[in-house]
Amino acid sequence: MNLLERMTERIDTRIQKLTARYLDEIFGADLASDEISVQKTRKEFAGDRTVVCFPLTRHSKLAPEATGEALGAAMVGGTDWLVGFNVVKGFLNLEVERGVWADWLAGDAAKADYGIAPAGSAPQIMVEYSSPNTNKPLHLGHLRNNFLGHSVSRILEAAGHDVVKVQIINDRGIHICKSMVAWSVMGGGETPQSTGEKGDHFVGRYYVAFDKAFRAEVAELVEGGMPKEEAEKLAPIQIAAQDSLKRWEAGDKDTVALWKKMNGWVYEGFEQTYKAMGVDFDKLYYESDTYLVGRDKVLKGVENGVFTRRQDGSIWVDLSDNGLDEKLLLRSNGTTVYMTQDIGTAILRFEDYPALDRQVYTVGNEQEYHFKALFFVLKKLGFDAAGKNHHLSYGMVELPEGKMKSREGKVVDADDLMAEMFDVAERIATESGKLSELDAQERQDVFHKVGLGALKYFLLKVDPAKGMLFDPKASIDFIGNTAPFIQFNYVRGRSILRKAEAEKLAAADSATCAQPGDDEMELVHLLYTMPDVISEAAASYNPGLVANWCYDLTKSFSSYYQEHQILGADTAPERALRLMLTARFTEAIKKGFHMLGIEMPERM
RNA sequence: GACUCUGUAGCUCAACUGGAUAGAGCACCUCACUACGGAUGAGGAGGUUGAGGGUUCGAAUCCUUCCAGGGUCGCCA
Repeated sequence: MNLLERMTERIDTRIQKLTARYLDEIFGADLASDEISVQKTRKEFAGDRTVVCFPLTRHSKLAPEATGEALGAAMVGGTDWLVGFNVVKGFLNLEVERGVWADWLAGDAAKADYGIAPAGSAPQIMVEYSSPNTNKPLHLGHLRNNFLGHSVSRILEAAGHDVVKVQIINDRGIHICKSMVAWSVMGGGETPQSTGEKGDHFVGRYYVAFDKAFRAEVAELVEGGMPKEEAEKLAPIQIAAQDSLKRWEAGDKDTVALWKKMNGWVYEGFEQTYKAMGVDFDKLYYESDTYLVGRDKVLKGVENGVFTRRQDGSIWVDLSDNGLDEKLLLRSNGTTVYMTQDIGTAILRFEDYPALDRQVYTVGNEQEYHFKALFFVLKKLGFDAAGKNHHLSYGMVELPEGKMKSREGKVVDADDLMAEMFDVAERIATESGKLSELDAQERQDVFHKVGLGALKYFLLKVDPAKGMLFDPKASIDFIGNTAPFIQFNYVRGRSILRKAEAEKLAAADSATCAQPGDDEMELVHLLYTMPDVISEAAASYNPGLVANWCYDLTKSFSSYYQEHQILGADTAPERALRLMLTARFTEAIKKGFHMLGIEMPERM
């Protein structure tokens, strides 16, 4: 192995290759090196990396222990960088020479882009998230959605993908018409400016007002002897909303003007919320622009015989070959449904971005069936070569009182929750008294990073596939497995590094620093796994893997920090090593948090 | 009813995708330290991984049957 290889090739890869080579030399087994399972040695055993021998016995024709012994002896004998081995059951534990780790710490691991794949080294991916309706403010469910989509985008970027962040804004339909009707009838000309309300909350208030009026009317009709179902159809305000939608579709000038005005208020409000959340988008799609495209494609599909038109004029797709049933694509009255606009949006996107390799939809798991159907329909239309579309499905955020439903009013508002987080951060930070040298603006910045970080981390550390419980009173903590704990350790590390720099004590290179000892190795191993964590998180669209890795790494650093003086090390080489570890830790954790969309404060 | 996801410590979550004695945090108990930033560290207690059966060197993970919960099931989005 030449020096260049030694510097750049991952240690696990080297071990795999070496195992494959000796497997061939000793047992005559021809095995691809990536078929060999190498993992971190558990801390109760001696060694650094472990080769699992059970699967190799098929080739060696020996017991797992004997296989491990033979391979271990050959591998250690055949290299200068493996210095020892032991076999426990069928696990071959290999000890890597500490100098190799020291080289790695000062070399590969020290590069600014360590763990990060070069931009554009992987195909272009579009990630959709947020995608709100424009009739009410964002709530807790949107927070999980936005944080998830944004973080997955960052992770995919780190894995080398060119990522396009988008959302589809559901700006038309009966929901916004309801707010419009309520405002026309009851608004008396007031505006967000006149009431000082945030635009999305303002419009949301009229949506609630509509619902209240609607219920009252239905109750009155039922009182008069009408069946409930009929009453819900005939309530005057409901009819007004339907009329409003019809006029909108017909392009009625006044209706469209009102629609634009009210959506504009909502967008101003959303803008603020997105800014507070720290998420952004590269391109926005509006349902009002895409639903007609979808209708066109559906009608063309009928011409091409992909879809069928029924007697009543409605259009359907038959997905029974795919294990689903028939789905409606266009109503008998010619109006579009949810599916129709999604077809249009998807096709538009592939046209807008010809190089697009994949689309990821961040949408709750209650829509799994919908996306399954959508992807099959796109396939029928020729827009889904295997795996071009992926539904990043996530579980509901539940409240202690039960599942939250916006209609029942049991919602945790996104703006309120974030504001509350900032307040808690402010209270705790003020108690600690570490921010006295910062000015007011800088302090606000810290509260924001810590409060928002705590919230994001709480929502992101859980596997997206799982539903999660959110207790507003008890959920968010600043100690334990939380963002503030991780940020706090970052700040401690940075503080030391600043001091070291001031005293010109920064770690130089592997030649001037001590080799890592047993106490350092856990931290080294965790740092070493970063690239694997990123690629796994990217492959499974799971920020939770990054979050938990950040926590493990931090816990290890925190423990090390407690037991060892870094600046006060006994010898200069020892201090250089500790400083180097501290530097690697702060760099790694900052990158990890960047992937979660969480910023690091320098003080807190 | 059909399909689908989920079920791990009192609570909230992990477990490198089939690997070694299932790990953390919170809460509870004990301890450490002028502390390079205490939003700390070390330890204890807490488990039949919903239940049964199967597959194999090896199962929380795969198959199967139950049980419990969430979600979805043609003109809502």
